[in-house]
Amino acid sequence: MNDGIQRRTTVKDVAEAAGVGVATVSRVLSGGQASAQTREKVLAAAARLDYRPSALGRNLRRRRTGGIGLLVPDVTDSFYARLIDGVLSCARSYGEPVTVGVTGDDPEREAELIGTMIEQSMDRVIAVPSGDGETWGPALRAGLNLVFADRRGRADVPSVIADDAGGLLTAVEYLAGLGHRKIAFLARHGQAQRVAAFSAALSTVGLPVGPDLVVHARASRDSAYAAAAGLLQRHPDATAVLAGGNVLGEATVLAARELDVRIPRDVSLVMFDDVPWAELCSPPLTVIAQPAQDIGYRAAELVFRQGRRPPRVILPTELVVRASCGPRRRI
Amino acid sequence: MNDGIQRRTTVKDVAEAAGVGVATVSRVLSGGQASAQTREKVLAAAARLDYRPSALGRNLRRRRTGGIGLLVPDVTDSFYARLIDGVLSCARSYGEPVTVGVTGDDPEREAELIGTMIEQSMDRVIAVPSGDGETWGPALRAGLNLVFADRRGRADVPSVIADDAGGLLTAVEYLAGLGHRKIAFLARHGQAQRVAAFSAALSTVGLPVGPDLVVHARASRDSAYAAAAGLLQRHPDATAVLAGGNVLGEATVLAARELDVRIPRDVSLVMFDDVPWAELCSPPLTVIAQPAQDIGYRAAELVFRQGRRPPRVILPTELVVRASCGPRRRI
DNA sequence: ATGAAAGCGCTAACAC
DNA sequence: GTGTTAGCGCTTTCAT
Repeated sequence: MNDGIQRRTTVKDVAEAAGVGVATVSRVLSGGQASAQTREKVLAAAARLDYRPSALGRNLRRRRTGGIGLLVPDVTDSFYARLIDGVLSCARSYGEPVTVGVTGDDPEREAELIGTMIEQSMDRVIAVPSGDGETWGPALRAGLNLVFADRRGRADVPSVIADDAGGLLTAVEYLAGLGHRKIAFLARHGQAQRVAAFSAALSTVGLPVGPDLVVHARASRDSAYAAAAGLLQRHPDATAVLAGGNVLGEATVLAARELDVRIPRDVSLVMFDDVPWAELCSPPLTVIAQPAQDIGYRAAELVFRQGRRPPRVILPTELVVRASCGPRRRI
Repeated sequence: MNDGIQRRTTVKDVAEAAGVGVATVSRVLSGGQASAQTREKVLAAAARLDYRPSALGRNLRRRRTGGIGLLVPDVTDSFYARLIDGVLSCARSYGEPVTVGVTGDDPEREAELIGTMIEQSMDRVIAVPSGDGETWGPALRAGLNLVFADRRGRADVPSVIADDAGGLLTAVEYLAGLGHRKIAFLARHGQAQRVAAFSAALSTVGLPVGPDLVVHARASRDSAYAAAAGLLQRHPDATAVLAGGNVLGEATVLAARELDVRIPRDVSLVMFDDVPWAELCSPPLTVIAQPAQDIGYRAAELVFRQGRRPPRVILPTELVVRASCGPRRRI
């Protein structure tokens, strides 16, 4: 009696249709041992019934989902969008689904999402971590296969990052070569590593390291704008600013216009991350390009790899000079 | 004997620890009937053991995953990124995970992803459809709850879209008011609906409808650039171009620069979709703003809704005038 | 109000 | 080589 409710075709159905046992169906479909003849029958029956094995059943049995969880601060940020694209692209070749969550750079929200991943029995997770080491304790204890991307996070978790220190140094050298001596860094919260690299770069080129030249912002566009405006107003002596990400760069350009600060006449600007609009911007922005897509791809490769994995993969960055930097202005 | 392998805490463990049956644990945890005293015991035991119910077990039993599948052409495109953000934001309030897939606007790839969703028993799917009606046949037959976003797709599937016809009309009227009579439309493949709206708008303002003024591009940036350059070269008499999306707009600006076509002196440009960089662009771009985030959010609301749903939700667009349009140039 | 038991669809032992 | 069977962790009748 057909009660109208769709019943899913199962192994059992295929087994009956093919006149074999369920185990045989399972074997054939997962490429196990079987006689050519049996294989034929099973495949035919499966095709005839339009059989789709249920990932639910398989995963429960195997006590894990093949898929991967991906946690990023903000999908709207071009950098993370490209990173996601890289992960998706790699995951595709494994035929595995990826579940993405937005942390908003909030450790609490991140912890919440980690909980969800665990509930889902996701055993592979890639994350741009916002929380400190302890946020990730439960995840590690749950035994999931974790890889960090874009940020170092904790030392016991493999990570794929851009060589921001290298990029920073190149940029600072470039700026110093232009005569700048007061270079400000507009950083996102959680970019401690990058701030440290900035200070190091300053030292390397023999510039004084002033922590007051580092301004922090939260992940949102609003916060970025406020920080950029604050930086431009409170540090009129800074002749160059380094924006720690494309959202921060965008905010800096906007704030500069609003405050009638000319780029590059009044202040030079170098932005982290090359985005399509950097070239369209007026003036075209000099940037430290990062292989966002590749970071995602490599992270995915790592998370799929079973055996020993390198503790850290560092991908090169590149200074792309356009028109947002000029010689130090007269003061 | 501890063999080092993490065994997941299950209902059974909690039941034993609390001295009750598994059914009771399940009831308490899903807010069913239970005496205050029993509830107390169960909750305490669950907390003590740090119990996380397995979504796998629950889903298999319920024969569905609560989560939602999301299919978009390109996560890298700011419009879709914002749409995703909207979906994620709504899904978060339901505590449900969302799995995203990239179709690249390729029906074949889309069909493949639909297959994956079915295997995962995903019963809720939101998609920006690229395939024709038949691509979605299997999904519908599998009984999943489908909502289209940004594109109409087939009539039997509810959709959330922007009022692009309205936006297009406003834009065409604006351009016509500026004296333009040859307006070109740079469309993405699959934007048939939008092309039709464009023709309709032309008629409304009394301009001749020439199909030769419509140029198509694929989803990629390269294809967009080629199409934009082609348009600019092959139609030197077109004094205004309407770009059907932000990637196309970006390509148009780039191509125009390359070909030394000045905006807005030589050609006026209106771009579909407002993006952060539109304002930073030189010149700042006049755009038809679309509530991308909201489209995603509303689509998610719809897909979560159980009862009767509206067949179509149309969200308003808005013409944001900046500086990329000018009066028709002398010819 | 609570417990026992029957599966959801699948795979992996284990028999034959 | 192939079938039988026992669960994976959960919810949900059905008794009690």
